[in-house]
Amino acid sequence: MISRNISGCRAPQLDRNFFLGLLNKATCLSHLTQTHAQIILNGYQNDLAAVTKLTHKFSDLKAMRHARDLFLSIPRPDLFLFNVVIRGFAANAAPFSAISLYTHLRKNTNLKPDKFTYAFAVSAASGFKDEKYGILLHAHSIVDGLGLNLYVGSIVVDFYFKLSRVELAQKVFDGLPEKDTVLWNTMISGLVRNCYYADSIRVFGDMVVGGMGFDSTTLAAVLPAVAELQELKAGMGVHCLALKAGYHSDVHVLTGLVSLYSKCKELETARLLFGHISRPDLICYNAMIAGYTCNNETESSVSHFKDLLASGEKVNSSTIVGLIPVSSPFGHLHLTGSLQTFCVKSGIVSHPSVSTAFVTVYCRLNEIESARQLFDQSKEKTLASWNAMISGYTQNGLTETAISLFREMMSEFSPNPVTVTSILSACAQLGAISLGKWVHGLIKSKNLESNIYVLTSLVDMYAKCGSIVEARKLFNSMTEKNVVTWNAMISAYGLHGDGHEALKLFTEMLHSGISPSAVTFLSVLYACSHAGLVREGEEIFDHMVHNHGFEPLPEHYACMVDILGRAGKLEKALDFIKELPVEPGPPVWGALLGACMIHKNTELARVASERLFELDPDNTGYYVLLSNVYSADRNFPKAASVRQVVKNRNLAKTPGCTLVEIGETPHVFTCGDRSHPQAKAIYRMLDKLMGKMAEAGFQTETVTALHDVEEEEKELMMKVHSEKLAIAFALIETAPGTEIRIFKNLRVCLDCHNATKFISKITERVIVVRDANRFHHFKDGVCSCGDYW
DNA sequence: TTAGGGTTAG
Repeated sequence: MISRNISGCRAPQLDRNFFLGLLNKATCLSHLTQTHAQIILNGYQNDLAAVTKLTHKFSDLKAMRHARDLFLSIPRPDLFLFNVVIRGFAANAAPFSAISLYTHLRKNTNLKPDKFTYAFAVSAASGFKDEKYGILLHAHSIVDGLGLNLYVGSIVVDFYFKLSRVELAQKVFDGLPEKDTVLWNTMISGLVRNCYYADSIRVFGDMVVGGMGFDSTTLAAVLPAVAELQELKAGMGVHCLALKAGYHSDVHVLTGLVSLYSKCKELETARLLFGHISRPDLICYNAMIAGYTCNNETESSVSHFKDLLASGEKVNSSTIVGLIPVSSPFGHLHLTGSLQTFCVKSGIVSHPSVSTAFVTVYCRLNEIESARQLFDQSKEKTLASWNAMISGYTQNGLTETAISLFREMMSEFSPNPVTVTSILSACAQLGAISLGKWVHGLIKSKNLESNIYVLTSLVDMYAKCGSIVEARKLFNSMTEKNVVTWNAMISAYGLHGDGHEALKLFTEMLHSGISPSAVTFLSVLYACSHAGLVREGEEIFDHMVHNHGFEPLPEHYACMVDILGRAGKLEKALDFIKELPVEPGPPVWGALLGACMIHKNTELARVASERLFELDPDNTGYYVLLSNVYSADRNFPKAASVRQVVKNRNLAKTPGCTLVEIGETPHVFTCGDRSHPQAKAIYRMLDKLMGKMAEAGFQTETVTALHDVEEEEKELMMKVHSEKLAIAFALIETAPGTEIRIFKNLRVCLDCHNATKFISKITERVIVVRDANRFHHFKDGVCSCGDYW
């Protein structure tokens, strides 16, 4: 075959192998197009081997248009060429073209797809949000007898992981008769990417114990999981395996180890390992910088950052994120500001993960408006950005804003486990059970039910919304429970005043082999305090210090004061405070003040509050508590004068409000609220109730008791509290005999507590009240708390 | 076909 060059002269025909060799060497697009031209000139444009190699090269250089045109120029492409082009589309983010070509191959040719066709087509299908294409391809591969092929199987497993269909990935993995290291590695990394850390470690264990050879990829894949769970012992095991198998100098493994030891607070080891990396790349540096930051050694992280900049090495968004003091923001406001300036100047602030980290810091510093501003300004919002803002609101108590932002997010993103746990936390804070149930439905439809965070939040939400039975049912159904899961269930019983059940569960937890945390003891102690279990509380405290070697935190001391104080042992509580090895802080004195309110001890209340006003002068809660102590002692003028201090000093009070759900609609009432459309009927109902209550012997403060109180303050104190309004409204709106559930954001006052007892008797209703502290179940004029609130 | 660093949660 003779070809002509452009001038029309005969060109000497070159050997096709010469071009094939030339193609192998082509490294850039211009080089490749030149070779392409020469191939045409020499008449090899229909040579399948040359065209296939060219197509392959074009797709490697992201020139899919050239690759496609070449493919179309061949009248009868073979399977290999089809595969090359499908692979090219898959690798160049053109899933639709890849799948179309696959469909064309099936429908319009006699060619039979092989394992490569399926592997490339399935990997293309992971580019679609819709999982149906991949599932269909998987089915086709089974029909074609390739369902059990190791190569196809590995790609299918990876596909299901990319779409977060963890259970399907697991099923395919289990069904493959032959498994190699790559497949096991795919399984481990897929689980890690989907936050199934404990499972990935388990699979790694199965792999090693089962005698399957592992490589450096295996170790590098499992290390982030171990680091995330801060499983230092398991991490050291992985480190030993790396040493034994000779992977201890592998840069991926070493970086993973640096990160692991940093997260486990073993900074020295991390530093040592980092020093052993001969030429650390940017990722190693980033791991080390983040390691210093999370161990609160910001000076070292900043100096490493400066070294990087001085060396001329480019930094990236991960470097910055690792520098932002997310875990210990307080005291690092200046650093945060400087970093933000750097990021704005360099333009790196537009990177979604950077702005997300800043949003998080500002939320933790309670600078919620700055956070929102940053969030609004960020052009490219990821799911993590939304999650950071939503959880920022819930953690700052702005639950309703969190929920409305969540609704906004839903039109753009599908929620992940982080989103739903944040929203469930908002529901739990609000007592919004209808929304909580709706989120539960959403969790089922999104297949998020196997996530331990999600399930624990559901247990917490049901318990805090009053459905302890539902919470326990879920808890029992969980196959995997960690310390936080147990803590949630134990504090649920504490919240409901069931101290004995909490203690029983605590014993069960110890038997199950889960080590208790400081929070566990706090939950058990709270349960004891709410149930009046003084002896048990003292035993647990002793157990914690002597058997478990925990150094009590200020919260533990406060809890002990609470236990003694609520039980009326006020003097003993004061002695306990005096003997503390540390200076008692506001929580300890606050607990004593709370106990003084229950037992109407104004003298000791004065002592406690004097300390509190010194230690935490801007906290209005303590003024309110002291005022309530005086009110409980019917000393209204004194109560009013304490409230006046708050007003004179212009301190912000948290307004009290009560929520009640009728059907699925929440209704919120504030003190003296007349804004509700049915306000008239509500006040009529209250008048009727007050009459009946008076007949039954209920005493409320009279106007004469308030004669020394200033007019404005008097009006406020006479106003009807939101609890009573919510109960009256529920009585109007629900059928006789229906249980009433209300949620108060602050602690219920003595007057409302007594009134609710009377109302439950008069109306023959069960009334469940959740306040900032716990649940009260009122029935037949008695409260489950035994007035022990 | 698989791998290392960072941000979001109970």
